[in-house]
Amino acid sequence: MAVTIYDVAKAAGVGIGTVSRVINDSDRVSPETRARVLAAIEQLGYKPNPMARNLSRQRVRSIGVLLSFLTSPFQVAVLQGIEQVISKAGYELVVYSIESPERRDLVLENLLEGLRLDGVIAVSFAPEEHFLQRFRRYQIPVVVTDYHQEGLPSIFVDNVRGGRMATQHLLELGHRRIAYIQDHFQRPNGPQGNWPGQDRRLGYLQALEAAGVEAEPSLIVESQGHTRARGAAAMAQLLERPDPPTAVFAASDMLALGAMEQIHQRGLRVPGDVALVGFDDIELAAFAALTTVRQPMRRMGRLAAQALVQLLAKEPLETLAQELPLTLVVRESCGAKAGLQSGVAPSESTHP
Amino acid sequence: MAVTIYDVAKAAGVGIGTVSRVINDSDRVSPETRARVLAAIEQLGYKPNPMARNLSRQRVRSIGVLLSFLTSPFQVAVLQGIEQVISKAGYELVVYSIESPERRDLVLENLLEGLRLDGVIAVSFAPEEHFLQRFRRYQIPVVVTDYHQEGLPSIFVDNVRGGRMATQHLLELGHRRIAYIQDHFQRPNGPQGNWPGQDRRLGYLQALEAAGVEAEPSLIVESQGHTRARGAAAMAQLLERPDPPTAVFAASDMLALGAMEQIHQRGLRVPGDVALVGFDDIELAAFAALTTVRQPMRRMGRLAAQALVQLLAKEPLETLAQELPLTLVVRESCGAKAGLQSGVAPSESTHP
DNA sequence: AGGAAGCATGGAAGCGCTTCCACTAAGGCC
DNA sequence: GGCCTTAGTGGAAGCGCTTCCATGCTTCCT
Repeated sequence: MAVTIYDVAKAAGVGIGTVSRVINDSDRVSPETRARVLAAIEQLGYKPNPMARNLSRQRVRSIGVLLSFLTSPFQVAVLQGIEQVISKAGYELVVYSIESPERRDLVLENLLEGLRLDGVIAVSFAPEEHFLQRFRRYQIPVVVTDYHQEGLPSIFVDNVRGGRMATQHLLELGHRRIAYIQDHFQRPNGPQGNWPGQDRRLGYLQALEAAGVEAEPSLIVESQGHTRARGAAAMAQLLERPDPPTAVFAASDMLALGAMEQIHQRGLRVPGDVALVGFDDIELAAFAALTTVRQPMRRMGRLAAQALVQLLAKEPLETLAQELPLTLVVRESCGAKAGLQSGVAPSESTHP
Repeated sequence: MAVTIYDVAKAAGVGIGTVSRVINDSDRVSPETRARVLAAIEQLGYKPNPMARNLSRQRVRSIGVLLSFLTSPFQVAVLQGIEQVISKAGYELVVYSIESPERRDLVLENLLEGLRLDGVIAVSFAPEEHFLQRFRRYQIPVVVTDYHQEGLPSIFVDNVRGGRMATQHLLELGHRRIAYIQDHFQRPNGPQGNWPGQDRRLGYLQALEAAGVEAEPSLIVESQGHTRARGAAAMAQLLERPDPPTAVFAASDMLALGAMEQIHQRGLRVPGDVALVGFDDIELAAFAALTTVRQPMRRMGRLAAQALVQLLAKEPLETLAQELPLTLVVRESCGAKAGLQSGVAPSESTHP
């Protein structure tokens, strides 16, 4: 039915080994033979069967990305960056969407069983040590984004610093009662390490301390996941206090936008009644005139993919850990700019 | 190194054929033998090698989704729906992101050459006939979403009706000068058929005619792609006219949001100066209080995936074409609701 | 009782490639 | 001139599975 390597070999009057050498453009084939084989390939319209190649080589030329797709524009942006590089490097991109932390281990398990991947990129988390060990045993490189894990190639930002930047900015604007809306860590039984939200909180606390403002624990609200609804709920909780905060720093833009919605819903104004700073700089942030700490999301994805491609080519990495810069993007929601007191306002139409 | 079917056969004291029958839980294995084999599998920790299975079966258990990922929240929502079903059915999801229409054919070409896919879902376009023929020859089913193509399993909405709904709504609110911001079709040389934006335009024209309002061609503005920047540019063009429209219907929410931004930027108000209706009901729409025509995006993805899974199981489809309902979601941007005159306003925190 | 039919099973063949080893011929060296 | 390299090549073996055919044993008819 389909043209095989044998057909090509016969047509070119050579052995299959030679054909194989030509299509893998390896060494040691004389120019004349190569030309003959290429002609036969062309003429027959031969395409090597990838499944057979995979079985023979024990590799599949596809890489997997693990993320919780459904929730966060941040992750989608990272994915875009990954895609750009991966497809150019000739790999397939297999997406594993993980809705719940319980499913995470299931997916990793399947993935290890299946062995259908050459490499893995984990977004916003690091697999647990026993998984990493198994990946290592199978020689499947793992790269982590938005998470810093010692000993693992990771692309990340300094979330502590980011938290400080946001909080400092609000402090400089005169705020003293600053709340923090934090995400809840996704893994119930795992190590309660430094996930981004936790680090941002640390930065928040550091900034308060540096300014001589005593942190009030009850001004830190946890919300499960980065959705608008969660942000709104957290904000509601804060606004129902007898002494609501005058400013809020949220662990992500989605949470901040939910908070903004809630503030408006109660007839209050941003930044007039409550100043707001988010994190990420997703596209919506510009639209909503949200002041935020920008992460280079796409770049994160690109760098992660590049690192993985390098590892797959057996090239060593210059640095295991790559830290990317953060930028405070001042828009209207924090009140730093004179003028507009409403939530929506003119905003850049370019989005780097 | 790894445990193979031979090891299991030896351990269980049976032939490899029997082991194969057990793991594919096919018929005709006696309960005792099956138990013995399962015990051996368990004990050795045997996992069938997917690459070998693929080669032998000539299938790969993965399906591809073609979309232009980078641009549209609509497509990401559809993808989410697809993912839900696909992963449950035990397939891998391979994402092909297509930035430009030129790359589309390239990707299809590679995909056909590679034969590494069992099925394909195309989002917001249909492959050209010659591609479809080749897919048919290789027995790779193709399902299309957000696009209606005769003879192809398609999940879609009635975009003409959607365009009518949006325009009628604005007409009922008293508007007579209603502009339409349309997307530009993505394929330069292909058939300039009825892509969604074109159908919505048709509905727009029908509604105008039904209301006895003469359509003004110059009030239809084309913009390349569904981005905020494009929407803003189109809106700028409309606002610079001596006789700007009092209402705008945009072919997507992203275009509408860009338009909204532009309106605000010029110190004008929504809906006071310009009423706005979008299309899709992406998450941002609720946030921005944008009146819009809701498409069941996730459901679209789910149904497409279900259809594909059915086809892969050789089950016939009840219907080739599935039309999903549209809903007009009235928020503040059209001016139908009293109260708020600003762009941002309270909005639902649930998003179906 | 004898034959037909059905069930459970073993294992060879085959999927289409890569890889490695063996082989030839040609050149280089002393 | 004889021996050692080395470049170029052919093709068997092997990757780990599915599938199909052959085989032996039951069971069930007539």
